[in-house]
Amino acid sequence: MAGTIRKSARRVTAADVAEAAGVSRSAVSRAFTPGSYLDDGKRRAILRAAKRLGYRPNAMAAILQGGASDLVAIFAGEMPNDFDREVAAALVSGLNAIGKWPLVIGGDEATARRALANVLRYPLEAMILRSGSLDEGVAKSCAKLGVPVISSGRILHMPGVDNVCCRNRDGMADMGRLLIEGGRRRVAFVGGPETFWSAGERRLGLVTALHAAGLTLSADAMGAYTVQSGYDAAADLLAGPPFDALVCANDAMAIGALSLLRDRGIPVPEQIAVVGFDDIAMAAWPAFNLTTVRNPIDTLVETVTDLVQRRVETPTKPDETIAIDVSLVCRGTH
Amino acid sequence: MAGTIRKSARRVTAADVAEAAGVSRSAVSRAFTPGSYLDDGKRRAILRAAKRLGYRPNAMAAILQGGASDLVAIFAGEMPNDFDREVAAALVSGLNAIGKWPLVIGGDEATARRALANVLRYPLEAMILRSGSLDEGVAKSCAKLGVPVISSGRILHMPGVDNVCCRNRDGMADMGRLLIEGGRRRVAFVGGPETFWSAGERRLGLVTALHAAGLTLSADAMGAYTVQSGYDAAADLLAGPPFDALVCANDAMAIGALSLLRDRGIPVPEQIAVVGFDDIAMAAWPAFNLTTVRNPIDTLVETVTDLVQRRVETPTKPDETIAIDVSLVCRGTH
DNA sequence: TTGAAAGCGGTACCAT
DNA sequence: ATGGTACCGCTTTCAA
Repeated sequence: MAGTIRKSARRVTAADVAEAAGVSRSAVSRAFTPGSYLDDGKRRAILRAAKRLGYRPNAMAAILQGGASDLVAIFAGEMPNDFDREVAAALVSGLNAIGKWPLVIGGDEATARRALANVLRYPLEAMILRSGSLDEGVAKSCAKLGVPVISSGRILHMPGVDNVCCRNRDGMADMGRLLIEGGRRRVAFVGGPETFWSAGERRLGLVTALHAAGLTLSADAMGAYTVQSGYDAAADLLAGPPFDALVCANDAMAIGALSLLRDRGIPVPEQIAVVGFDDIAMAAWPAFNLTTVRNPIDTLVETVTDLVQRRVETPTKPDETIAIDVSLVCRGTH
Repeated sequence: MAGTIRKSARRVTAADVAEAAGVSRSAVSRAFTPGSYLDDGKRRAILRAAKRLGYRPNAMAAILQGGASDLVAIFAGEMPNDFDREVAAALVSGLNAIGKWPLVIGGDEATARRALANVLRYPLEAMILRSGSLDEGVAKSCAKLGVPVISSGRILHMPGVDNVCCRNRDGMADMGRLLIEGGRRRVAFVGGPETFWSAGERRLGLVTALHAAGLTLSADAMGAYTVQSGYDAAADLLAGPPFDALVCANDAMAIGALSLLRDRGIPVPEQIAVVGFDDIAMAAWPAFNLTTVRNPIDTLVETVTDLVQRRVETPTKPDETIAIDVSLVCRGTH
């Protein structure tokens, strides 16, 4: 029987509902527009017919016609560690909560670059940047199209870009002072490549605190913000001159370093202090009990979503750079 | 000067490009359509003008007119543990790689439910389910709209739904046998609430293996797939009759349980074996060295993206249920 | 090879 | 309060 196998059934349109309810298409549109003139009984009848037919207004037509797209892109990068993935997940929930639908772009550079070109064909209300290396290029493409950008992991000095960023330098400077007060004098650092902006900022904060105490960095290693890279970096550093504190640019690497020191039987924090940055959930686990700097994801998400809303409301509002306060979390590894 | 402050500049359209290049709108459209009749010089001129003006075809209009939306929704649920977030991140990358743009829905039930109704106004090519509790309802809504569903964490017996799911029962049965061969006789289990489908399946697999050896489950605790819940569940179980193996429905809980046993000074695996499921990155860390069942994310993503492509190509293709093989990963906790 | 014109499915502005 | 109609920006006939 024809009809039982619906070959990719045509979407139900307002015209279908109008016919079924015996009204005009205009009335159907009004039924779905709160606060529009429409007889209450008629509205109910339309809504009933719509429900029965399974009608949903086609967002494409509504947007094309001039409506809000409610579409926000998140340029998420590779998300190599749990902090990045937690942020992405929280950003998604936060955007959903304010009625915005995130189009997420992730993966390696080549994939993300190709994806960007395609995603920019959709009318985005904002682009949220969380990637490392590609951010400037993405921001430039967005600027050309008038898509507002919110950079949330590094500060981008470009017109049309709002910035949300935690106080990387302050946090690491506080951490440096804590270590110095604790008697540490030979401090090693595990950072990241040039493209990891936050690593550079955090390093700077640490160096500032050291300088103020008449000290310099004892050693400098490069990681990749993953647990494994922290493990490897610690091994490299151990092969060099001795140190009594190991500051890692993020918690993942600190946990990797911690694992290596344990494997080698080096007591933490007695011989070497190990500290991180972010305060991921794992940092609090008894197995690690990591001293770190709390980088609050909930505040980040609130700030970003607020910025999205205000930017959408007032496209011409001046660009903002909002700093998020961090705080020391003293646990057992310093 | 007027023009310096562009009040939310109007998007450049094909008509603008046509005018700039001195051709018709049709020609502009053709210039962006591979394999269409158009003078080569003219095409280059159009492309040049487009680039100069910063033109991108508006996806809304193209889709409305009948083109592919390339939009796929991921109903991701709360993503309470790292495995869920890793899967979501991998799914995003995988979809990007095949030229599909994922609209992600996440967060708590109320938020997700509201989000769903809105996101369904977009013409989705597929809906990927990863949530726990809301899956049936979502699938029903999708069916009504003719949106194909791919369930990737539980098996949904509904028309129009493709299923991808790891062999939960087989994996846990293998694990059960491993423990029995290792001499364990009093096996406790930490599962999840009713809505965690995989917990029930994994429990069933374990029970089957135990029965085959003439054993039954010694104790049954309920977790929530988070590390903390594993920690708490282990504490509860320890208050009851003794056991020599603790099987957790996922790695996060196993790691939590492991932490508690360590806190209590109970030797693992000498006194109690602890095992999990999923083989998250953390399971391999020296700090945990967890015996578990490998649940391969890359295979899952490949299977899902393949299913998306084939479903889009042939909307009428028969529904499929694809099982993903799992394998024991023997480390140090059994 | 090219341009004109008809839709896609909504919304909003008309009169009525 | 209601129905008719123009239009959003694109793709795709159709005729030239």
